[in-house]
Amino acid sequence: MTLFQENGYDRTTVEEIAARAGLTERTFFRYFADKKEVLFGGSEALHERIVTCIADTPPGTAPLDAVAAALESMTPFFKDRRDHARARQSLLAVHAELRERELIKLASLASASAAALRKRGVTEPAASLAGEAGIAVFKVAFERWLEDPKAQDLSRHIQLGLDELRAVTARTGPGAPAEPPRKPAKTASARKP
Amino acid sequence: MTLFQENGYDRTTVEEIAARAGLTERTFFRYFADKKEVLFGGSEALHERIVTCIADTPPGTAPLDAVAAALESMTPFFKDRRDHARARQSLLAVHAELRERELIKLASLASASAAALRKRGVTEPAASLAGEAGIAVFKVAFERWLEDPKAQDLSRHIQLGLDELRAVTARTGPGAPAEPPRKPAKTASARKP
DNA sequence: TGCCTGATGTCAGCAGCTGACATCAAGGGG
DNA sequence: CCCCTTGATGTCAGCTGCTGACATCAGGCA
Repeated sequence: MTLFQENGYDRTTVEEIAARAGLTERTFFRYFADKKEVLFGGSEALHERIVTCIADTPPGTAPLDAVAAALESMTPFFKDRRDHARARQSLLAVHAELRERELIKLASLASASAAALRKRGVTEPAASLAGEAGIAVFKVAFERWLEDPKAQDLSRHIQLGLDELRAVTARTGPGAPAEPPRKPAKTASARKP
Repeated sequence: MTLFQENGYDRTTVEEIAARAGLTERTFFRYFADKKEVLFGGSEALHERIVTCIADTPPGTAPLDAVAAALESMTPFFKDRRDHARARQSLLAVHAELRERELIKLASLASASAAALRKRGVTEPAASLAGEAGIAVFKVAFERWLEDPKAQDLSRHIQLGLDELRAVTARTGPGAPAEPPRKPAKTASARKP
């Protein structure tokens, strides 16, 4: 991170990173598949945590709630890393390749969640959708958490995001109209032939 | 695609691709930012289409419905490309780098959708969530479309996905939600074409 | 002591990608 | 009809990411 912040991501060579760690470029590539991968350490831990967390959710919990609970459980993990997360995020903002990597990690979390749900008896289209929806909430919540001037908890943002998602997906969607108390026709009217 | 299928993605060199097109490697990189990017031509078209489609949705439409309608409108675009899409998908299945690229394209669609919704007066957390949720539905629907032995329309799968998402995000209601009745409401919630 | 194993270093080499410059063809104005 | 501009392409050199093959070295263990 230090090197990246000083010289920029792509003007930092892998050889330099390795040297800073007292190692060789070759050794670097034995620990990290990629130059990008240095920025994603510990993602396996999150992965594992989410899966076990979903598995441990009391039976009868709604799928989306199970995923949300798992995501909330990572709050302490990020608690003291807000500054680091912000630095990381500003790297991602500049370099699309890094965003790509972030996205595939999140997608992997989504499909792991789906698998965990399936193991609980959730049937297929629902499991994947719950996983994806949960991750969508997390993405939005995480960004808002980083920017939040009030510095509210990450879990708080996740809950807010969940509520908002529920509102948005509710059959007759609120939050839409600039015109206040307009009750739009049922969703069927929005369909195009 | 031919080259990729014959020799595999990473055993196909950019020079070979360019040669097959009667050009030079250098010229290739003037048209494509990346080796990966050859597989993602036309994504700007989709992007644009979605945005205008959301903008043209009748006012008062629920945000998620607007996004879904926009996504459904791409059905004819894929209609005759199912085989090609499948070939592409099997490349993606093998090569994570390509999946990364796909994901960032989809994410870009999601944020474009969110922007389009915002322009319609949808407030912020809702807009992003609707965009992400819509794309989530699309991802799942697209995969199911590719595998569907009955070869139903892509738009059909999108509708089913939307319904399923709505069911999954519905507030945890009375009936035990973890496992709904075996042959679920699919038919009951079917839409009028 | 001597062997095995795992971590690291060394080296050579390919492929992706870029900048700088040359070339060439088409078209428009003089 | 010629010349000049412009845009597309080719050529060349070079860096960096990344990999395979092999050497080295240290620690543990028989």
